[in-house]
Amino acid sequence: MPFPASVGGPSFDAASLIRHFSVFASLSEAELRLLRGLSGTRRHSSQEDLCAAGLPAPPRLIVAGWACRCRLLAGRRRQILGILLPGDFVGRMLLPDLPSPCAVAALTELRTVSAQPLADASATSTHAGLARALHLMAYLDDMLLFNHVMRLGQQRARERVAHLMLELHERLGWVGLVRDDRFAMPLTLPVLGDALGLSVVHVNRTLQQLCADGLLDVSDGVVALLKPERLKELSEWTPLSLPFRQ
Amino acid sequence: MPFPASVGGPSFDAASLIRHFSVFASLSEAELRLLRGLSGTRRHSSQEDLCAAGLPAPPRLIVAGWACRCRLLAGRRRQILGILLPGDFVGRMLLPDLPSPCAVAALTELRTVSAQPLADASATSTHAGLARALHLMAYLDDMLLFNHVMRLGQQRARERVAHLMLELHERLGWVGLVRDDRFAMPLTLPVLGDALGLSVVHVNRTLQQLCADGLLDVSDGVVALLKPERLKELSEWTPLSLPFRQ
DNA sequence: CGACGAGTTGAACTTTGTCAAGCTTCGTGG
DNA sequence: CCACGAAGCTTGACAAAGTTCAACTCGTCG
Repeated sequence: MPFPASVGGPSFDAASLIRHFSVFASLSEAELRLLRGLSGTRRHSSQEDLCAAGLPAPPRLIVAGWACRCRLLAGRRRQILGILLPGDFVGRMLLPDLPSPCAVAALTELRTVSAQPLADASATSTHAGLARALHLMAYLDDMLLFNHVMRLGQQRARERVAHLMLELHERLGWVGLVRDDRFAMPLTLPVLGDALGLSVVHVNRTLQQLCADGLLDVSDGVVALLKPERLKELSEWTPLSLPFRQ
Repeated sequence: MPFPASVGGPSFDAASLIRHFSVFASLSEAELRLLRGLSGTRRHSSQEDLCAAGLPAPPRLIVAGWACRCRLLAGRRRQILGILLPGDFVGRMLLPDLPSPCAVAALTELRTVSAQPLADASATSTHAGLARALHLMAYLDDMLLFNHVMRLGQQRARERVAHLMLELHERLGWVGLVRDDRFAMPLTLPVLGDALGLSVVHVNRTLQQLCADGLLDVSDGVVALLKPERLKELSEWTPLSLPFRQ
């Protein structure tokens, strides 16, 4: 059940980007132009640090590939604090001048664009929709952190894995990277272990168990949720579906 | 080693409140007046729900007592997502209209005041210092969540407990509730268990161990850090000391 | 070719949870 | 005033979950 280092998965175009933002707020024509006009593309290799803890995080938007926020500990251990997908920002957009409380690292090859124009525009009062979208994305970040804490504090390995897969499923769905409950999942076992607070060995066994039970299928870096309802039940999943689009 | 239900600990006056905010930003005279003028005091009994998940959280400031954000799960389990101390807000101050992604419950008897004037003022552009303080307090919330994730994901019982005590120590210090590395700690073992993702039995054993080792002393609802340096070392503590006061 | 990183597997070991019982304190109602 | 129940704390014995260690495989990349 290998997870080959993928090349960042299917790409992500302006239309998807706009659809993504539209989940959060309705944008004016000027704001849509701003989104379409994002540029300053940069490529990052897998494992590359996008930001060190303590330095201000560059305001960039991920266009392709996966990254993570993480905290490094003694003895080359690390805790992954959150997984960043296409459509997510590397740094906080509100107060971008602050030192980042954590490191950000690429988990796959990555493509990002500069989000500086968005940070600038949202600070002016003429882009209310954009500002609201950014606020809501920060709020979503908190919900994801709450999910993460809940998984680590209350769930066993089996439920943790199931819950994380459902979360990725929902988030990737927002940006059009899911088809028939299947999505590219470039995370290696060590990475999953660091995210879920489990040893590599145990993540391996747990995933195999879920596959053997016919709930999940993992092959070639693609995850298929075979019995989504059963997975939701066993992991007490609650949708992230938000009070958005107000 | 009992933790008697305390009465919320020593109170917290306008001077402490101002000192607390001043950790985050320098405030104008008008903003200080705003803080001093906060009113609409309300008392809450222990266990009382201050906010249900999914409803907008009332913008209130805790003046005395402890509360928590928590997520309820099947089988009367719950995960405590964060502990709220005097000086903390019940709801998010930025975008207070959003449904709260979690419940908020009093852990002790509680006294709060309405923070509506602060929410209103920070929305206008004439109170930059206040707005900055609120943003930084939201940023601090994130750092606390990161700490929490790190504890749950990477640390064993002993380190988790030590790390949490150090965190409470630092935060309570900001609001003047620490003297000689000692502070009132009204959390019961069940509450600590829900926060740390451990069973009551194991929290008990772990605390006893730390006490037996002379690192900690707990009696009568008061925690004393006997060897703070040793505790910091063993739990890989990093101070929350912030890039604040810019 | 060799090193490395990832995945896999079994076995021993550790940490933590569960169960069960007994204790104290405290508040309530007879 | 006492009896009672509810919550919290404590302890021991046992079971379950997860970690660590070690060995082996397989690709990939230099």
